[in-house]
Amino acid sequence: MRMSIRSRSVVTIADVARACGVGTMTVSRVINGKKHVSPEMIQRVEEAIARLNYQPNEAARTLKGRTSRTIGLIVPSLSDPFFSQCAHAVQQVAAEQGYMTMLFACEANRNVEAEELSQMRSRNIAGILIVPSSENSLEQLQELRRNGMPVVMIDRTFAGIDVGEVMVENVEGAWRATNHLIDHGHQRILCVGYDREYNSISQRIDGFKKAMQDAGLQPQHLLVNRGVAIGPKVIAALRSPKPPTAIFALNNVTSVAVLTTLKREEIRIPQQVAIIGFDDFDLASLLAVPLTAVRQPAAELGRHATRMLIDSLRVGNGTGRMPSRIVLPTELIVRQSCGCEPISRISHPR
Amino acid sequence: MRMSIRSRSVVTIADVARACGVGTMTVSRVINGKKHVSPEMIQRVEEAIARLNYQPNEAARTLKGRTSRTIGLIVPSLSDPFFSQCAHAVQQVAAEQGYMTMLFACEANRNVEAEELSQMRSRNIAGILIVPSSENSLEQLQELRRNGMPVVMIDRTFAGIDVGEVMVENVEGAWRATNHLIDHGHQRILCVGYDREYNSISQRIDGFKKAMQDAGLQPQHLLVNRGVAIGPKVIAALRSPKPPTAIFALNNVTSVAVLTTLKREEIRIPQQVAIIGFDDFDLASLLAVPLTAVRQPAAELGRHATRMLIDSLRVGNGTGRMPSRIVLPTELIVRQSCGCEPISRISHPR
DNA sequence: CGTCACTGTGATATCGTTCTCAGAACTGCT
DNA sequence: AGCAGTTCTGAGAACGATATCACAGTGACG
Repeated sequence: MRMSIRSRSVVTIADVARACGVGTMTVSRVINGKKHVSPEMIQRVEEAIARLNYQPNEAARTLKGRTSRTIGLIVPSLSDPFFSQCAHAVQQVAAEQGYMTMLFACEANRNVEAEELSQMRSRNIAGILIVPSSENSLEQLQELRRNGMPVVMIDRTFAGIDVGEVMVENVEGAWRATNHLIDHGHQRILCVGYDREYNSISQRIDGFKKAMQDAGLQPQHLLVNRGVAIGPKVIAALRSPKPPTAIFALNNVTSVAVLTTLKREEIRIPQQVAIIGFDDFDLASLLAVPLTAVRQPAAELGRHATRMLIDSLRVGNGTGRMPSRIVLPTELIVRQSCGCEPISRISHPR
Repeated sequence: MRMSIRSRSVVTIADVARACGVGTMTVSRVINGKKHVSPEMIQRVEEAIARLNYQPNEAARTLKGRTSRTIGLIVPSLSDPFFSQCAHAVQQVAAEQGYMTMLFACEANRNVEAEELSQMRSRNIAGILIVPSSENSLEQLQELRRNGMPVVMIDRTFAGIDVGEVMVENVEGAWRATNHLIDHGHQRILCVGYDREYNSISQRIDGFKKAMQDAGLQPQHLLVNRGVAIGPKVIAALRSPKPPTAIFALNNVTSVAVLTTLKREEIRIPQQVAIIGFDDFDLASLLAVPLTAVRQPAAELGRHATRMLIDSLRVGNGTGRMPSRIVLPTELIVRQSCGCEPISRISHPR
C-alpha cells in the first residue's frame, strides 16, 4: 500500500543530498549560491541536481519565510490595449528579475478587487502593482502597506496612501491636445469622458480647462458615469444651438465610443467636428479618419512600475520603504481627425 | 530581542484555535467545511476567524500536498487582442472557481516558454493552459503530463500529446470566407500569412484550398516566416502580371500588416483588391474600409478551456485523466472590405 | 601552545497547514 | 452490562525548504 501508482516524481532536496552523500544544508547552500561550500562539492551537487532534474519547491521556500518571488498585478481590464500592453511589460520585466506575475483583471468591480487583494495576502505575494479601480480597496491596501507589503499604483492614484506611483503627464498632455485644437481655430471644444473620479482623468480635465482658460475660451464638459452610453449625449450636444466644433475624448474607450457614434450618424470628421483622443492605440492610423491622439507610454509605465516595486523588494525587505513617484511624458501623435493634413503629405510617408 | 518592530501580523490557524480554546484541527475542519464539527463550534470558530481577520496561508496548504489552486496560462502575446480577450476569460472563469491565474506571455520565444513551464512545476501549479508557440516545449509538457499535470491547449495543438484541446473550426471558417470572395466573382485569391507550422493556420490554409479547388480555381499562397515583413511581398504579388483580386489574411496581425501596406500604397479596397481576414477585432468596423473577417470566439475559447481544465482537476485528482476536445464555430462578419455594400444600407443600422 | 577567526559541513527546529490516529462521549442494539 | 458504531475533538507527524547552532579542521598571531 506504500507505493502509489506513480511516485509523482517529486525530487526533494533530500534526494539530492542522499545522491551526493551529503546533508541537505549543503545542497541548499549550493542552490542559493551561499558561501562556505567547497568548489568540488558545488560541482558534485550541481551534477546531481541536473541528473535528478531537481527543482526547489516554491511552496516550501515561501512557507519558510522567504519572499514568494511572485508579484501581483491588478488591472481594470485586459481588453483595453493600454492595460494589456502595460501588463505585458510588467510580466516581462518581472520575469527578467526572476519574479512571476499573478495577473488579475477586476473589470472595475469593487468586490472583485477586494477579493483579489485578499487572495494576494493569502499567497504571500511579494509586492503589488495595481491600476486601482475604486477607493473601496484603499483601506485594504493601507493594511497591506502597514504589514510591509510594497505597493505601486499605476496610471492613477488616490490621496493619503504612501505607495509608489507611476503616472503620465496628464495635465500637459491634455493641455497640448487642447491647444492643438485651439490652434486649428476651434473655440467651442467639448471635453468628453468617463470616470472623472480617477485622478488621471481629472488631471486631463484640468489640462483641458487650463488650455481653454489661457485662450480665453469657455470650457465645456460632458462627463458621464460608467455604464452610461455616451454617444447619444454627444449627438445631442452637437445638435444644440451653439454646438462644439471639436471634441477632446478623455480616454481610449471614450474615443472609440464617440467615433462609433459619429460614424453611425454620418458626421464627418474633421469637417463637422474635429476630435483628439487621450491615449493612442495601434489601429488609430488605420481608422476611417486616422485619429490624432495623446500617446501614453503604456509599456514604459509597466516597466518603471515593476522596477520600482522590485527595487523596493530588494532593499526594503525590512520595513518595506520608499514610496516614490515617477511621471512619464506623453506625446501628441498628429494624424487627421484634428484637421491636419494627412501626414504623408506634410512629411515623409511611413 | 524577541519582538520585531512589527509583528508582521501573521495570524495563523493556531492563533484562531487559541482564541477559541480548541485545537488547530477543529479550526482546520471548519475552514475546509469538513464533517464532524458541532454547529456551535463552527460558529465560534467562524467568529474568531472574522474577528482576527485570519486568512489561511496558501504556501503551507500547497506544501502539505493540497493542490495550489492556481492555474498557469501561457499565451504568445498580450498585445494581440485575441489572446488578451482569451486570457481575460480564463482569469474570470478561474476566479469564479476559486483558482488564481498565473499569466505568462512568452512572445514566441522558445526558451522563455520552457523557462515558464519549469517555473510552473516549481510552484505546484494545479494545471496548465497553453497557446503553444513551439514544438520545443512539447517534451516538457509530456513530462508534466506523465506526472499527472492536466494540460489544455488552446487554439493550436501539436500531434502526439494527450492533452485537452479547445480549438475553433478553422477549416470551415476559412472555407466560408474564401467562398464569400468567390461569390463576389474573385478568381485569383491570395492566401497570406505567418506561422504555417501551427495547425490552426494550416487548417485555415486547408479550408482555403478546399474552397478554391471546389470552385475549380487555383489557390495562391504567400506564406512567410515570423519576423519577415509581409507588406512588400503582397505589393509585389499585386504588381505581378496576373495579380490577385482578393486577399485572404490568415490572422489578425497579417490583416493589419496588409491593411497598413495597402493604405500606404494607396491601393483601394475593395475596388483594387478585396480582403477578408481570419480573426475579427473590435475596431474592424471603424477602419477606413470596415474589414470583413472571420470572428473567433476568443473569450469562449478561454472559458471552455478553463472549465475543461478545472473539471479535470476536480475528478482526476488521481492520475489526471480525460484529455478531450472542444471545437467552437466561427462566424463570418461581413463588412465592406470584401466588396459588400455597407451594412447600414442593406440591413438595420447598428 | 592557546586563542581567535574563518571555512566547510550536518543535525535539528521551524514555517502553517492538513493527515492520521487515538480517544472521549454518546447512541443503539443485543 | 457489553459491544459496535457513531460524532466530536485534539496530539503529533508529516510536507520541503532554510536558519540556527554546533562542531571539526585550518591557519595566523601573540
